[in-house]
Amino acid sequence: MAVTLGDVARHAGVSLATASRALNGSARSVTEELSAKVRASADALGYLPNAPAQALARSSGATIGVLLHDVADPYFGGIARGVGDAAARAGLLSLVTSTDGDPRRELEAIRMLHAHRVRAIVLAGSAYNDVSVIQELDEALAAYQEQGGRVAAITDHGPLYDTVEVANKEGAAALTRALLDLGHRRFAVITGPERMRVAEDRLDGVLEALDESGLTPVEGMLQRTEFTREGGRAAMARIVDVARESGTPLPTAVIALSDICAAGVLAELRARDIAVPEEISVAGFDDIPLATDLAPALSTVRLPLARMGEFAVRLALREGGGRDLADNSHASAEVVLRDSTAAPGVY
Amino acid sequence: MAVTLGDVARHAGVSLATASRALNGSARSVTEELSAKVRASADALGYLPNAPAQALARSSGATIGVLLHDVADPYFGGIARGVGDAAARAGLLSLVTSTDGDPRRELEAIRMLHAHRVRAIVLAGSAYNDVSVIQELDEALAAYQEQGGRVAAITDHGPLYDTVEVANKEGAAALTRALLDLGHRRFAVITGPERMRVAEDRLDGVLEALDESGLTPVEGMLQRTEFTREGGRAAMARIVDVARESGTPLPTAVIALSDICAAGVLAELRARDIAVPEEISVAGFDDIPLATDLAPALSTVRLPLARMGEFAVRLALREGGGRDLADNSHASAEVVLRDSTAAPGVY
DNA sequence: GGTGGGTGGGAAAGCGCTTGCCAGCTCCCC
DNA sequence: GGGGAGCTGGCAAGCGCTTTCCCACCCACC
Repeated sequence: MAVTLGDVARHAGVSLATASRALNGSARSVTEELSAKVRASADALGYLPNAPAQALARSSGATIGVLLHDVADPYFGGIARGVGDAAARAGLLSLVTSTDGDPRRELEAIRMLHAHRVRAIVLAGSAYNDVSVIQELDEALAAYQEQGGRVAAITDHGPLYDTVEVANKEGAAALTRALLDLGHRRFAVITGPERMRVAEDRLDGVLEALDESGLTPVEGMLQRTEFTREGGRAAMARIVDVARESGTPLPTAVIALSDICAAGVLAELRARDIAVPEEISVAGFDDIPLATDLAPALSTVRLPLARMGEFAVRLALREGGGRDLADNSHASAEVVLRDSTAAPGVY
Repeated sequence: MAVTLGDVARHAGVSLATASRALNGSARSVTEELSAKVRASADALGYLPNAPAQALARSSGATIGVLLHDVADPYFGGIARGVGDAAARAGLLSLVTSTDGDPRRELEAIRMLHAHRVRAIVLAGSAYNDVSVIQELDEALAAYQEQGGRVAAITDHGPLYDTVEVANKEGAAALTRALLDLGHRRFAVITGPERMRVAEDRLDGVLEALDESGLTPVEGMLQRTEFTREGGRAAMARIVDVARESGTPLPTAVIALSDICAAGVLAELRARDIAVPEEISVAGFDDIPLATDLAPALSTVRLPLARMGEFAVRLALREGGGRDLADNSHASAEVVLRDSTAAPGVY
């Protein structure tokens, strides 16, 4: 029913082999004359290669897999876009799987991507700190790699994979220092679940910077939650409640380690009539597109989301594939101060 | 190198055919005894089916393609998420292509998805009003359908495809009426490019509702722009400039037919020190997750983005595949009034 | 006890493509 | 002018799976 390479070959009066080489072949060359004839036949017939067949014959598909928590989340959406663009540039399509960070679904997703013989898997935020599954994940990925698959991680997922190093820790530290410079001394920090490596890295950065100034977050001023709006809102509520119950003053600065979280924080503070930044400064992380449109415009740390995705693909697809650590890409993080932060007590 | 079905068959002491039937086969049955043996061997060996090979043999892949403008855009991200979830439930993976609404890239994407023999293509916002390419797109999709492909569209893309009917027009009309009810009479409307069907539908709804009240947008008060933040900002700037130059009063209500656009509108108004909603009410469309966190919280029309994606998949995958119009799904739109709108002149 | 029908296993023919290998040709150099 | 060297075409063997036949077998029934 569909037009096959065979049809094209017959129409052009050449062999199947020649047709194949003319249209996709790389190693061997075909005279321009024949090649042109084949190409002409191909589009006269409206030939469309059969990707699965090619994948089978070459034993490597024309796709790239992306593993992430949720495409609808701006952070991951940005990465997915970058991966998709880079893939398209390489003539590949991208397979996107949203796992909500559920380890079992991640494992499942890796297996499916492997089954589809994707050329590379990009890991963007997986449950890589969850010891209960990390081994299974590693095994699944190892099996994939053994069969020629490439995997690139965005943010550290261990030394086994090429990784796009994201300056999460540095960025968080810089952000914290910026707040310290403004004069803040009472901090609250809202981070993500322990199983998320990114969250841990960012938290480390914050703690380190605080430590440099001889500070440690007081009991209750360090909250762990999911990186969601609701998570941020609830965490902020807890922070205020803890402070009020214990009679301690509110923090003057709240650092939410994800912009989405920070949006929840802002919402909660608004609901409680606590002025930002007058009473409390709030900062996020990621600089998602709408960060600047929040009320007030959110101070945050800018990450080049799409480029991170592109880097990952480039890393995974690069020639040779020798895992040369020097090749790891770096994504820098830049502090962006907007209206949600100010010096404490200036009002 | 990889474990093949043949290996499993040998290990289980059965034929290739039996192994295939035990693991995936449908038509023919295999005795439970053998079947169990095969399954045991399969996971003893860590067998992972080769999807491309299966796709080739069955001449239909285990993937679904999604065509959209930009995964990083919250509107499309939500849809992509829904498609991905529904696909996963059906044991499929989803191939996502961001085309930025460029007709040529859409055509290219359709061809690639076809080449990959995706089981269905979900059209979410394509250049379907652009006559210069609509024919080519239709041809490409027709070719795909002829070979057994299914296509489902989110929002009307013509009668040739199953479609998830989105109440764009009705929602826009309802939103407009809500503003009329508040007392607004001077409107400005910011819509998307003509080639976008959604934009046209929404605009129709607005105009129809205005017409019911005997209103028509004045010259310059109807702006067309891309559905982006910057597009919205620029359009709002033009609206203010036009009004000032012509000495007409500013509109009391601005309807931006996409939330992202509305974010730009709010930013521009803020920059010009025009108070929302005191001086101008602003409304968006889509109810993207962060709409409620904008400043002020955005009034908008809620669309069940993820469910729209799921519907599309269900439509495309349903049994038989008879294109029964009665089967078309409907996605309702609900007006959500928040702080960005108020009665005119109450301040 | 013979025959017809039903059932489950296996051999083998593809699915559409890539690619290793061989054959034929041209070209060049001694 | 003869003989490699170097190209370019074509043949055919897969890639890993599904599926059509065919066959062996078992049961039931006359």
